[in-house]
Amino acid sequence: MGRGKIEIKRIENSTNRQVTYSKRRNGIIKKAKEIAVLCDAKVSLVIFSSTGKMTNYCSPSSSLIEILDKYQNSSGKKLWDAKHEYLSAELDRIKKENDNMQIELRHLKGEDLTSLQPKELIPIEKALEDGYDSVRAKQERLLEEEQKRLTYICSLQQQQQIEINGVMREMGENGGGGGGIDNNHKGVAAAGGRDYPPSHHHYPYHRHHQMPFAFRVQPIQPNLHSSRAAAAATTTTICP
Amino acid sequence: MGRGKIEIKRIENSTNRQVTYSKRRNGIIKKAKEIAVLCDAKVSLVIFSSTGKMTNYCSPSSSLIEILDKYQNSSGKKLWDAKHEYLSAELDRIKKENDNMQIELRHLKGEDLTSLQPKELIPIEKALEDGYDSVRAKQERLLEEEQKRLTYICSLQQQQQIEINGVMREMGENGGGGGGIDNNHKGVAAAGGRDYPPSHHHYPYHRHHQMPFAFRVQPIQPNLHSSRAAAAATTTTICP
DNA sequence: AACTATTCATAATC
DNA sequence: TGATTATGAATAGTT
Repeated sequence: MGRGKIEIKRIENSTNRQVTYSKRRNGIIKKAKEIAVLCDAKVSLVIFSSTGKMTNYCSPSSSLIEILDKYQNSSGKKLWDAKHEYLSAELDRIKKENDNMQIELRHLKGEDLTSLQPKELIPIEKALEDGYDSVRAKQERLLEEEQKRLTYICSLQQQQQIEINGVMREMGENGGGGGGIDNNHKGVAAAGGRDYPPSHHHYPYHRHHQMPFAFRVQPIQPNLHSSRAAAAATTTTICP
Repeated sequence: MGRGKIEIKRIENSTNRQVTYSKRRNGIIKKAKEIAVLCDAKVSLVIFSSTGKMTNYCSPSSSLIEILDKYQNSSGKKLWDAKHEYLSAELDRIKKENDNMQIELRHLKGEDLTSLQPKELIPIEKALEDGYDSVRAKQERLLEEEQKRLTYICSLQQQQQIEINGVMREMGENGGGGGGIDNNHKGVAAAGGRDYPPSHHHYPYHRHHQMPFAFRVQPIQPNLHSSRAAAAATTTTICP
C-alpha cells in the first residue's frame, strides 16, 4: 500500500528503513489498540528498531506483567526460569568472547606463539605492522605540532628577552644579567611533565626497533572527537 | 476498511467480535512480521482473545526472553521484581475474593447473621428463595422422569410375567411360583442405591420445610450437558 | 470460509 | 523531519 508494491525484505537504505520503521510502528500500534478495544483482547507489543530504540504498547486495564503471566500459563513456558537460562547462556557467550580477546591480545604481545602454525602468524604480523604504522604516524604528527609550538614559544621568549633587555638598558645597570634564555627551555619542558632525553628525538624510528619508553608529548588540547556517537538508544512507552 | 466505517469500541455481538478478532489478529501479526523484516526490528507480540486464547509472535533470531531483557534495560523497569509484586497483589486480590465468598456462603447457610441489618437480609432471603425454587423445580422434574421410568419398567415386567406364566403353563407344574412381581420393585430400587422410604414421596414440599434427606433418585443417564464449554482456552505460537 | 465494496495504511514524492 | 497523494492492503459486511 503506497505508491507502489514493495517486496518484504530488509530495506537496505538506512534512512528509508528508519522512515518506514517510524510509519509502520505507528501503524501496528494503532492496530494493536484497535483489536484491544474492538475485540476486548489483551495485547502486549514490544518493538526495538534496528538502532535499539524501544517502543512498547500494552492494552488498557492490563500490564505487561499480567500478560506475561498469562503467557506462561497458556504456553507452559517458564519465562522466569528461562530468564536465568538466557543469562547464563549470555554469560557463557561473553566469557568465550573474553577468552578469544585475551588470546588475541597475547599473540599481539608476542606471547603464547609456540602453538601457532606459520600460516596463523601472518595475520598477526600484518596487524602488528598496521598498528605500528598507525602509532608512528600519530607520533610524527604530534611531534610536528610540538616543534611548531616550541618554535613559536621560542620566538615569543626571544621577543620578550629583547624587550627586557631594552627595559634594563633604560633602567641602567642595577643587577647581574644572564639566565633569561635558559629559563625559556625549562618552562616549555614543564608542559610535558619532565625533560625529554635527547636520544628520543631521533626520528624516524625503524620498524621492529624496540621503543625504550612511551612517547610522552601530550597535546595541550586533547582530542575530543570520539565522544559523539554515544547517546542514541532511547525509549518510548505507550500505555493508555 | 471494509464495507463501511466502524467506530472503534467494543463489538457487542460475540460472534462478530470473534470473527473480527480472528481477521485482525492475522492482520497485526502480518504487520509485525513485515516490520521485523523490512526494518530489521525486534518484535514481540502477545495477544489474548476475550475467550482467553493466546497468540504469540516473536521476530526471527530473537526470543521473547531476549526482548524482555532488552525491555528491562531500556525501560529501567524490573520485570522480575514486578512479577513478584504482581503475584502478591494477585494473591491479595484472590484472598479477598475468597473471604467475601466465604462470608456470603455463611450467610446463605444462616450463619453469622447477627451482625447484619434488616435491609442486608433481604437480598439473602431472595437468593435463598430463588435457590430453593430452582432446586425444587429440578427435583420435581427428576421425579416425573423417574415415575415415567417406573411405570414403563412395571409394564415391561408385567408383560414378562404374563409370558413367564404362559411358559409355565405350557411346561406344566414343575416348581413353586410367586416372587415375580416383587422382584420388579427390588430391581428398580437398586438403581438408586437403596429403597426410598415412602414418606419421601409426599410432593410438593412447602417452602421453609426442613428437608429430611437429600433427594436420592438418580437418573440412569447422568446429565452431561455441562461438560461442553470447557475446552476453549488453547494456544497458538508463531515464531518463524 | 469466500467474496467484494470500502476504508485505511503507507511508499513515494515534495 | 512533516505534509500530500496515489496506490495496494486490510477488512466489514455479506453470501
